[in-house]
Amino acid sequence: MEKQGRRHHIIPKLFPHSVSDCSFNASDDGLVDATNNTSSSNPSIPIPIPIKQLFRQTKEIKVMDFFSDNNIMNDDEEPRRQPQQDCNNNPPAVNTGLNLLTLNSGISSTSASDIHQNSNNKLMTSLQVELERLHEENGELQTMLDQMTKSYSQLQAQLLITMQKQAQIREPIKCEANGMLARQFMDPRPSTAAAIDHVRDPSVAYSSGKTPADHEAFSSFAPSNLNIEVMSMERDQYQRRLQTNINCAEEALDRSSQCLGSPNYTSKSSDPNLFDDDNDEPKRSTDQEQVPVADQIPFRKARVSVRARSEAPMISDGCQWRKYGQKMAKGNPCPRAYYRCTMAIGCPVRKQVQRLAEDKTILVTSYEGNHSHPLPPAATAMANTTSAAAAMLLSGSTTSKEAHQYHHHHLANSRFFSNSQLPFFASSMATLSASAPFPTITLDLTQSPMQQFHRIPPPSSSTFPLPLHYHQLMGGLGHPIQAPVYFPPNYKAPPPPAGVSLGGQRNTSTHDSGMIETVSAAIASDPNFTAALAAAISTIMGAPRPHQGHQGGININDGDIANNNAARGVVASTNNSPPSANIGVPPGSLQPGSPQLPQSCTTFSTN
DNA sequence: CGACTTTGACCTGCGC
DNA sequence: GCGCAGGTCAAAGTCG
Repeated sequence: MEKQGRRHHIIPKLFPHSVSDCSFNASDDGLVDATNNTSSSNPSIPIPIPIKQLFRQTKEIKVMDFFSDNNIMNDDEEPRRQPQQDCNNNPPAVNTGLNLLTLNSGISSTSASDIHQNSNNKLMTSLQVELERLHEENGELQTMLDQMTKSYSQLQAQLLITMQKQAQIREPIKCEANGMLARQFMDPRPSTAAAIDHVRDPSVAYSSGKTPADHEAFSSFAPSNLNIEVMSMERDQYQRRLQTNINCAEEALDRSSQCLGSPNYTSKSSDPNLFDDDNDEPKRSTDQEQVPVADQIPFRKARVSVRARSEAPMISDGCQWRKYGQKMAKGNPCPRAYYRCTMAIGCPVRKQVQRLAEDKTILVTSYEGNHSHPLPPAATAMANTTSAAAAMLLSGSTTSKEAHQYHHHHLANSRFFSNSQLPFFASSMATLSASAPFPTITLDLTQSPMQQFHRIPPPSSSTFPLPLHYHQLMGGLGHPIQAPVYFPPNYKAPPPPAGVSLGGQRNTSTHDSGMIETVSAAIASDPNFTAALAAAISTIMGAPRPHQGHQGGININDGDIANNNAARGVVASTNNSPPSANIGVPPGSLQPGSPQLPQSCTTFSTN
């Protein structure tokens, strides 16, 4: 029921002009228009009716809900019935080509009528059979979708457990080397709960009986507590928390498998030992309760660094920043700029922006600190993505060799990745820097898809694939950027959710169809994805753009990324969208009004 | 006039 | 202790 409601509302909202902005001012309600036309005193305008019906049918195909019991009747019968009424009312004006009644109009004998009635009965019977068949098919599809969602959530939890256990195994070595480990990254929830929230992944909660609406509500709540801090902790404390995380992950996995389909189930209520009843905060373990809270607070800051190609001096990440300093860094002719978050008084979040000495088109932005205020959606998308980066860092990997083995051993052993050479979502690379003064994870958004998929990890760093949330980050970076929604060569785009299709490379090979279907279901069922998509498209479709001061954030406006990706066909674009802000604007030029759009701007093809 | 940027001075941590 | 580099402060300048 939730899916039905969302599907029917999203498309008109996302494409408000696709139907109604016709030259003849047809409204969204094609039925009313048709009725008005039939009763119109001017029968000399026969064209609008078929055209509008065509539009209406096209729209209804886009938003067709395979899981609705009512839509089959409503959507299928109404368009067919209406033309007959039109034909009867205005036979001279409307030529639908389906003048069924007039065919028999000259036959008045009883036998002819019986024959006609029999044929109608047969038609009705066949239609009913067909409807029943469609009902069954829809039910099967819904069951498949549920199973895929369940499998996705379970596998995600399994993957997390595996990664964390691996991290726990490797941790003694790494802690001796580094003495600390980054703990949390830009998690959109309170920092004290961030680690456990990696376990309490929305998808896990989803599978644990929460509805997508609950999930979205959870996601929308998240920004108010966004944290953009990478925290580190001493070895023992880290391991203590890590063990808690693993326990929670196992709990979540158990619940997801046991409680799936129980709409009343909540993880909070089922396990009072894990979370406080009031604030959903994770309860400290007995061991942790003996540790003063202050001691659990991280000790040294770490950073999330984002590399992206941009001619602009700063990327837009949804926040407002004020520059408070600039220094010439050693070994780099480009100055390093220091920014402070000004969205709230006293917000401790800071960031550094600097260009690479080797490639001045690459902008490196490093974030540090926790936001103490609500954030716009774009920043939330960023937070979700870096939270995923945090999970990867949390999983720990010290050498490229380990990372390589990790990918090819653990991931390959999971069912989810069993058919893939590398995780399909390896759309970017995250690099852990061991030499930096702070534990830093770098999200490199400058690599092309092919480079990324065939890239050999550098010997001095650890590389990670980024999960799906990464694509939200790309939307959050700035408006004109074309989000590099990369897909591997053997990736087949999923069925478009709610009338939206993903452009990209497609391969007719069915070798990985099972994995692809699973992935497709996961993508389509991911409310984060849906929310980001909706926000992006609604932004493109004419949402007002907030005016920013002359300082503000400046978008990545990189023609290279956009053009390259467009040429490869792996980055989707909105065919129906108005010209995006970067069209006709030379790379590097600033666009007033475009900075710091509150929505992510990942664009997709609506072919 | 407020918000923001610029820029030199100052502070701090770290290695030698 | 000294020097270096990173980071921050704050006064002056700029902009809308």
